[in-house]
Amino acid sequence: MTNIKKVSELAGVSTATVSRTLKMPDMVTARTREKVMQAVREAGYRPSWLATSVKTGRTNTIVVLVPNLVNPFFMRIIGGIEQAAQERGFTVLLCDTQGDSKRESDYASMVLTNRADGLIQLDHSFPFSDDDAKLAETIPMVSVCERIHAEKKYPVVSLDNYAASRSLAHHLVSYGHRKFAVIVGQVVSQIHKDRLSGLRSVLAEEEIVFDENMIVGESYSIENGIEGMRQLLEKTQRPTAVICFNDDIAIGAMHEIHRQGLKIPDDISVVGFDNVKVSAFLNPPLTTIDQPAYEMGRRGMELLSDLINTVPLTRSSEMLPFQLLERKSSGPAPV
Amino acid sequence: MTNIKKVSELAGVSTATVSRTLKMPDMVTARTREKVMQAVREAGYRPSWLATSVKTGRTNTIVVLVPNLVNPFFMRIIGGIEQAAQERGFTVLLCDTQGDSKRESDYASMVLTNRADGLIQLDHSFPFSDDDAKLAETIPMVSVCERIHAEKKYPVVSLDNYAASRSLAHHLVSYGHRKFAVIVGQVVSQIHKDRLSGLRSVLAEEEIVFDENMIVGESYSIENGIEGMRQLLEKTQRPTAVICFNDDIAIGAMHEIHRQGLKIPDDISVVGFDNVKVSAFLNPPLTTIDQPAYEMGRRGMELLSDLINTVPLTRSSEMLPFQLLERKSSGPAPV
DNA sequence: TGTTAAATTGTAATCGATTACAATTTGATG
DNA sequence: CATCAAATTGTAATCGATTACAATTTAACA
Repeated sequence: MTNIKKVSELAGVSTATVSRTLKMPDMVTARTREKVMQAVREAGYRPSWLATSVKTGRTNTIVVLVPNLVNPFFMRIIGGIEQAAQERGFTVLLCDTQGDSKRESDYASMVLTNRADGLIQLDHSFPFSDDDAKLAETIPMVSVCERIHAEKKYPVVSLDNYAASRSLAHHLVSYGHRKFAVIVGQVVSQIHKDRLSGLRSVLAEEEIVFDENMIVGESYSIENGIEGMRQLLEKTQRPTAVICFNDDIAIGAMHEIHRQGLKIPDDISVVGFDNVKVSAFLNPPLTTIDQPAYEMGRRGMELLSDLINTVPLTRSSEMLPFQLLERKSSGPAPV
Repeated sequence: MTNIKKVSELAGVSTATVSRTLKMPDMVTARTREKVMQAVREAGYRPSWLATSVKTGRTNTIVVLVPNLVNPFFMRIIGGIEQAAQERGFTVLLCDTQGDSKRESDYASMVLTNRADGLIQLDHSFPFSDDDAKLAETIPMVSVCERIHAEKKYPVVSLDNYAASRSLAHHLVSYGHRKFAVIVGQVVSQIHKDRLSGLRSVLAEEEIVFDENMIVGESYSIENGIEGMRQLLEKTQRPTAVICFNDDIAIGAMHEIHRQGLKIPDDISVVGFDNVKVSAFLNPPLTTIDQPAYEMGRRGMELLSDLINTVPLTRSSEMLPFQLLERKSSGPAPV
């Protein structure tokens, strides 16, 4: 391994001069700079990131906890994080937690072991134990999407799920729908509560009765969409409008509707959340809520960077705007 | 920060004893072990990963270069890599190169700066320059999928693209198709060549004339599928069977076919490669080649681990088996 | 040319661990 | 109880950088 000592000998200077040449070139004469750079090239020298980090106490790395890397929605967020990270000289360490809480604390503790400077949480389960809660207070941390605990000790960048849900409900009500159903994802979460109460508020205003049995589902997956739709279609009173809590669920729901020989949107309207790429190219294209995922990621990274550099934060939580994309999977209620 | 010194003082022993207690507990008496562990708990001490790594010269981290994190096919590979990595005590650093060659060398050079121990390449563009080629020879590196250079200096885990392509062609020929078209992805690659020659070989055997103008496309994206299909449908002689070089392209192609009011598979059969999750839930479900992505990732990580630990490799290259999944997007040729 | 301040370079401590080697303690044995 | 080997613990060097401080060189000015 070529280290700084070897280079310093090659150039006939001290290690300090080599270090300075590379980190603050203005501090050395043009002549020595030449000599050193020549030696660096000759030896093919690259400073050890490890050694630099151990000395400076900064890794310029941040950890992102992702519940599911396969979900393209999270990937859009991560795209935003990476962009902002790159601009600020941070490297992103992606950690797929698979919803496994042990993995989550393992990865989260990387910040404690000097492996990363901060943490972005896309899930909503960490911190789940008291130990973790203590941990969360001592490390720079930002949540993008939501967090479950009421007393937020760290900044949160999220969507206005309540308003987004109302927007979808209004859209469907305006098409004359009165028989609603919902296929939900993970139940224990703020997202879940906000979206449900958004829907309920619109239905109450419109004086539409909502059958609580029309809430089914338990995870953000295609399979859950299929199973949820199957359950809904078994009911005596078939719904005419189904709100899916993400696009994967909607894809599954649409698949099951087609399988049973029904038509979208003629028989049933289906809407989703997230606007993943493929949703625009389904048959029919899916009506959904476009979340500003990229922007959320960007903003989350900006906040985290400020936290790490102990820049005082102006606001601790932010809500970004959404957009209702009306496509062909929703239409007039059947007569 | 609580460091080993503080703990050693708390426990009334030397730093060496603390280190030994944590790394080789058998070397210390039960009594001192107790004392030290108590102090560790009390101080909430965690050894600095940075310091440990700089001393041992091992980071137990590997870098994975991914052309596009949003593609679920790559994510399946990464799932396999992560599994094998975890079993061997490695952490995976995911790098989305976006096809940007500068980013690629940047990330690749992490291995040179003691930031990672090895590299897995999912793309086929690195190493592209001579500098990189030299780099590739000095660091532990494995390619999962393919590499472009002929003289392979490192192990490759891939699919038998030639055979897979033949399998699709046979499937379509058996349905009576004689007018073929192809929508390709990235052109400059071994994958491209192998798949094309696989198709050609079957058509030659079956004495079917292949019109070279029926090859369109330039990238592995939904948009490219749409545009490619648009071009194909403009031709005077419409194809009855379209082979897409990945499922994203197929999704775009199907979307365009539907948009023009044609039916799948009645008018045109569409097939893909990869078997991404959503392909089974499209309308109609997509006939495709299932690549053992997870297994490819696993195997790649196993090979890399052996390289890093300088275990002699038994084989340098491996081809894993594929499976043709016949679904509803392909059927008898129209009469 | 001599004096002094500024710019450049070198020496050595430091970051937080690990580990070779030395020192000490323990325990077995006669 | 003395002796010696084995087990345990401590001291200090080390990994590869950075940086405070000291030493030296350069430049400016009288």
